Amino acid sequence: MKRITIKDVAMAAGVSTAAISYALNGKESKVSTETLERIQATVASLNYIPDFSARSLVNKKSYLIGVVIPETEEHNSMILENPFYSEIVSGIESELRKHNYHLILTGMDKGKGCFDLSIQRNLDGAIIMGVYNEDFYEGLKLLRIPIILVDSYIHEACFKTIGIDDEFGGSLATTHLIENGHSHIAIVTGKIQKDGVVEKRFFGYKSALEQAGIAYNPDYVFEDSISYEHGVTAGKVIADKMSDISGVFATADMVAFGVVSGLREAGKRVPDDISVIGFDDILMSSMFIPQLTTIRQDIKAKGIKAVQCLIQTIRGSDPEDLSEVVLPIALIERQSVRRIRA
Amino acid sequence: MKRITIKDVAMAAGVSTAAISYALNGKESKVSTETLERIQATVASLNYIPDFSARSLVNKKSYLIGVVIPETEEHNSMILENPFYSEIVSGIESELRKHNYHLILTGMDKGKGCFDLSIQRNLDGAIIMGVYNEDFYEGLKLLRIPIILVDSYIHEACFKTIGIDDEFGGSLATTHLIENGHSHIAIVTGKIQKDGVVEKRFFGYKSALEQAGIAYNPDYVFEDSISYEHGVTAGKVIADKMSDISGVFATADMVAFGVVSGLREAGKRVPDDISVIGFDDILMSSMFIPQLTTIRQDIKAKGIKAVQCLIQTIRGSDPEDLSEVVLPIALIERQSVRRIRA
DNA sequence: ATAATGTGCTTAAACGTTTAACTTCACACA
DNA sequence: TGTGTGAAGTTAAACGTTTAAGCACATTAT
Repeated sequence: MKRITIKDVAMAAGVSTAAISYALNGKESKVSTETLERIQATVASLNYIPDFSARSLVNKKSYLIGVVIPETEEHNSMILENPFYSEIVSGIESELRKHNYHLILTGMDKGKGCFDLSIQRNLDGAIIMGVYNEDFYEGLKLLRIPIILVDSYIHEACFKTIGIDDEFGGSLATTHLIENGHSHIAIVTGKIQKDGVVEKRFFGYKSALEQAGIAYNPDYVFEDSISYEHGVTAGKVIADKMSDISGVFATADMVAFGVVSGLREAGKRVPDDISVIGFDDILMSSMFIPQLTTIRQDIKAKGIKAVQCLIQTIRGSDPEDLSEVVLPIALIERQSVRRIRA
Repeated sequence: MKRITIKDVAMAAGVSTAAISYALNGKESKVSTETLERIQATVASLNYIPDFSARSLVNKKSYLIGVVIPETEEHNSMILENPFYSEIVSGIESELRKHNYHLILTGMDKGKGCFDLSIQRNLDGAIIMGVYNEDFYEGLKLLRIPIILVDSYIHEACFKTIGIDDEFGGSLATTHLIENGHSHIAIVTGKIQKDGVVEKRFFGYKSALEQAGIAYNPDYVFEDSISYEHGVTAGKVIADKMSDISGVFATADMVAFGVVSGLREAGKRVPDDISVIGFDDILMSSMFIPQLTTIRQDIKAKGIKAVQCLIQTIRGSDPEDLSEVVLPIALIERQSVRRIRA
């Protein structure tokens, strides 16, 4: 069961391997129509499929893209447990396949595994999600391959970024609560770290409050991790000891689910007793009960767009030098927010 | 910015490339302790990382595993929208990384894309989820690489399979409903196709009914796709025109979510008016409201186990020739099933 | 008639590894 | 003394491609 190589095809078609290679790689001008057809027929009949390793070795293109997802500490190394990432990877995969690239998926263990991967496999590019420390980005630079940063506020010439206006989103969510009569509004959120999306959403929350003339109250911020569990904990606390709070802004839908559950466990109903608004609009949000009012971003589109940018950069065709793509967002009103008399 | 090759290391360490290769690949016996150390130091200082393409070309091992997920027709080519697959891929990724393999993820467009992939990249093995037609499995055989079938009832010597006892699960779920006083039990399910897990779960449903002396009623089976939407549709129909039904077995949690929502839209409460039991216990099931009673399988473990089997096969160390692994399942009682007087 | 140009190929080197086969040297053994 | 053995390397071929350079021939231009 030996592999069928270009040599076999050459032999069978009665030409040199070079002719085969030219015929197969768009250099048809180097080959007569007649031989081209013969070659194509032979390729088909032998079912010849080129070896990408060999090809990659000589022309330095692997047609391999690295996709890096952060490993959350809470779920040790279960990178796709966050539905947000599943959805975006889904978009990435479909678009990559459409362009004949293959995708190597890896979690980011806080080692240099990701750099090794890039060099070992001669990645043509990478899509990086999440926020890391400075060393990491320095490492990325050394790779010297096209890189797309998803949801990052690191702006350096060598990276393209793709994201949304998180601050605007945060303010949109908060304002929606305010417009529905709420003035005591908690924010339940993951770690607020510099240059992270969560920080921006938090800024949006504060600015919306300020705009409405509502004083910012640090007691109303529940900062821990972006997780269902944190939402539950916060929800219980809010229900049990913070009776003035009537609205909650959760900076991710997963957290919002937790808040709703925590609230309910402590006897409060959503939206009857307390309103909750989320962020992201993951698939599950419209299936949840109550259906979640949230800030929608098109997660799938984000993945697709990331791939398109990346491939553009790889191809060197950088028509509109967009180094920073900002996708639109929208408020989606569903069932978890209720209007109250102010 | 040229790549650092084994030649550079050889030069710097003052030995031949062969020595480097031996030193780095466990053939230390071919090299003196002294030179070994020198080589290691040089490798470290130059930060040399081998090129897997070149390596793969000569020794025919790519350290690349293909992971194939079916594309559902409903969500065109969004392979990870099904949380079940996300979870299993998560397990696969972490275990693969632990063993220094890389993972190429691809959706199964009903072409031969998957075979091409295997040959192009010289995959060392593949993990295949889902059920396909006969041609597909014939194609797989021709690949002649170790293959693990996840959730498949195709038993051929050349494939290993890993799954659960779906029929038992189906009967477990149905019996739980029966034991809680239900006798008019609907089943909401995806396409019941030969050798698919869904078919087995359906068999389990029927046999549990039979065991309890309850007549099987074809009107009670809602067969369409494994999707939230199908669940919603079925839920509405059940609420609106099938008032004798008091319990529903959904053959996947996603479907169960839909049933609960559809029921609710039509004014029925779960579990107050109607009980619902799911299957799989995806992460979301314990977050859903009401928390879903379901048949639990350890999805993450399934992915991990699949990798372990695969790597065993690749290594040729097949201690216990387990060609068929069946993982345990369990009934998880939560909030979506209520006891009624029979 | 000669030169220039173009077409349709082939030859062979190169990409970065691994590994079988070979060399060299030191040492032990008879 | 010569022979055998083992240790510690080196040499070079091979893996399957791509591609620059070369070649033979036909056609056109001068």
